[in-house]
Amino acid sequence: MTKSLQFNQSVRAWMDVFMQRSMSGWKLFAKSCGLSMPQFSILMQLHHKGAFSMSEVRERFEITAAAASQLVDKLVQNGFVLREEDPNDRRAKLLNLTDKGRDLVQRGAQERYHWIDGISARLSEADKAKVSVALGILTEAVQALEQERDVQKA
Amino acid sequence: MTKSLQFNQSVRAWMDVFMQRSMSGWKLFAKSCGLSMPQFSILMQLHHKGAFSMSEVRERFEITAAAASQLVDKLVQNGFVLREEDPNDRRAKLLNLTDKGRDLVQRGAQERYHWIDGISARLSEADKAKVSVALGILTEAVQALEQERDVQKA
DNA sequence: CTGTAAAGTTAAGCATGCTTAACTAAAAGG
DNA sequence: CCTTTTAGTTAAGCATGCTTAACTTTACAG
Repeated sequence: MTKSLQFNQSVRAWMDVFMQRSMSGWKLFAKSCGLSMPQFSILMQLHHKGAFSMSEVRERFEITAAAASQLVDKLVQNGFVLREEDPNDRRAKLLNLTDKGRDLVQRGAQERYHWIDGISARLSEADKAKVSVALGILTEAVQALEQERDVQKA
Repeated sequence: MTKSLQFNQSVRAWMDVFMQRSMSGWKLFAKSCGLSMPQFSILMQLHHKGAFSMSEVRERFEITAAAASQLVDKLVQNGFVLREEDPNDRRAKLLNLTDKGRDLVQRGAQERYHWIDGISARLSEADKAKVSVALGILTEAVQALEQERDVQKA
């Protein structure tokens, strides 16, 4: 009971602190690449979840098909994304990162990860070990949760 | 050495998973309140760091004074923020959340925190305890880091 | 007291993201 | 086949966020 409360408070505190820091970092990096946040988010999704269709862009970002089409257009024009016909359904398109796109996402990640080094520097080895274990637990739980949700959808 | 590597990997994995989930949640909530992301971010900052001036908006969001003025305008017009003269410097303005603004931020937090409950439900008490401790460590480290950075700036 | 710097505001103009509406082309169902 | 759905695009129009430039008011330094 009290453990759950403590758990919730810890996670919330961390979320608050983390979001502040991370969001602005994201945005600055995207801007420095000449990309808007929505555009960059699509690249991120492609990197994490692999190729997908326009329809999925529409669903994941909760925008109209028209908006999705226009967003992706810019990414294609700038050479970050490939838009190819789906061999199984000639109406559909499959989106994929180009090498240029993949490289950009990875550089973005690198930069954002920088501040981790700052944190790392001020923790003892013992603390780092504890944090590693804990975040592993959390990450697994979230992924399990997401899978479950995806299954429910289908 | 190997501990540090493990630490970095854990944090990165968690960041990736967490960001995906959290960002879109944010945006949807803001939209449901009729607020844009930049507008909502200002409310968040006011909630977390207390009252501040237009200049600080400019600095924190890296936008021009003009843009800051216009953004805050809308928040004031919608009754989320108070813009009062700074008693110590009649040129400056002090921004503050109204009750309505404070309420909105808190409701937003509540909603976003919901998915924590989902995670909580699938962890053992022992795991929750570990996570609590670890996130406490992390949060402290980040806050210390930010304070240091603020001091360097000044 | 006077000139300069600092804090904010306002207006004009541009880029972006988004929407609706009208369209093309391919799939699916009868 | 022929109709209806589904996937996607294009165009017109609106809201937003942002910038630069011109301005007001207050603080501060000589």
